[in-house]
Amino acid sequence: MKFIYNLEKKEANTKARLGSFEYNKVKYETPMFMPVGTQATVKTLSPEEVRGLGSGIILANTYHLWLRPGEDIVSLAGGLHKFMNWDGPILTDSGGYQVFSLANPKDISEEGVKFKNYLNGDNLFLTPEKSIAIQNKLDSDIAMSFDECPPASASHEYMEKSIKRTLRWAKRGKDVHNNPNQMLFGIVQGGPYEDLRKFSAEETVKLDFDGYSIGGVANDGESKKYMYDAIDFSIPYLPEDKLRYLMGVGDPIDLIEGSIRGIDIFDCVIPTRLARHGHAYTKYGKINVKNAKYKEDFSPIDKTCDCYTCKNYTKAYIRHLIVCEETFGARLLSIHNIRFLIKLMEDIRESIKNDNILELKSEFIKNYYGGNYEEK
RNA sequence: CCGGGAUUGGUGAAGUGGCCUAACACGGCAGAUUGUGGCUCUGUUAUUCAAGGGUUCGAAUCCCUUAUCUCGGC
Repeated sequence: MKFIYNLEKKEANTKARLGSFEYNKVKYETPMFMPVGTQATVKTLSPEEVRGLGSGIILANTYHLWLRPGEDIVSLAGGLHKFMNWDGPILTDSGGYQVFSLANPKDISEEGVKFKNYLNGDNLFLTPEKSIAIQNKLDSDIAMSFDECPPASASHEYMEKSIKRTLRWAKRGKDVHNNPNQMLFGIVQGGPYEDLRKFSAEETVKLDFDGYSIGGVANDGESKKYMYDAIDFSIPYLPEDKLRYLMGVGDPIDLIEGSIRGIDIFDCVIPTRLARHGHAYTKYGKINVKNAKYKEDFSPIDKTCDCYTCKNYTKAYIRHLIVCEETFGARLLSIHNIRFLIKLMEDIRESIKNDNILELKSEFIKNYYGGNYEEK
């Protein structure tokens, strides 16, 4: 269902902003971090657990649900919320990222994008109209426009061509969007180019979406500067009364830097992917729990963490689970890593209320990087 | 006791005189991972071939001794 974003407060020293919205009689605050549940599940976790971590919106993926089980089945189930037993807000990504990750440039045409079904090799064709139709049926609360997500290495010339086509796709998607309970967000692209970001942002806003996102900053090993520039070049042209969503981010420091620049929503697969590979965030930096030095370490991952994992399990035990490829290990680390990011967002919101987000940032850097962080 | 076969890293093993400072795989150690392919990727891991001696310009590869394992005979 739709909800209204309220801008509550601007931080005194930065562009950071505190906001909120009400959904299903529950109040949610921004900036927030969305856990990713590509295939209608946050990998290894139950909805109750995801909720318990303090999650707000969660993200699901149009492309994956289109292939399996198919939008008709989700629709038959009564929509994505009922299907996956999640009563909070859901945002669906449009499949635009898969244009980057699963298709070649030559497969992209004005009409849409040719894909190979990664499951069975079938030829697939996704268009803006198709993406929106699928999302309408999935019945998520926020649908994303179908965009091209060009690689960071794209030239100014290609990028300009690409953002103009993405704008035409955005318009086509908006024209066919017909779920009255669903919002639709536009996506700003333009790589690291100031003129293109400005153009993309202004033109996207003219199409009048329910919210706006900044894309193309976290898919190709872009530098921090690339990402921060992309945000800085886009934000000034986005309306204050709409949500701003930075797609695919991310890294704890990026959540802080993004918030400082005026971002309201983030999403990222990294906490759960790192968890599956045995890595964990801590106040004093990221650790690899598989490291031999934790064999006999019977202390929690992070003494300062309030999550279920840290309150009940030791590094030695989790290491054992990860080494043995027991799914419970991935579960415990997913719980911890998501909680770590959500707690960070809670701290960020608190710092916006107190007008001291820059202090939070320097304190975080001091602890997390131990003085080895270079601002680029 | 006699005769035959064997012995290469943590594991399975390739290699039968020079391209062996020893293939490949697994494991180990470490790193990567940003709108999720639970896939994966990248480093690294035996200067040494059971031990010792010999032949040779050159030996994991040939010879001898010892040790251990194994098969057959008494």
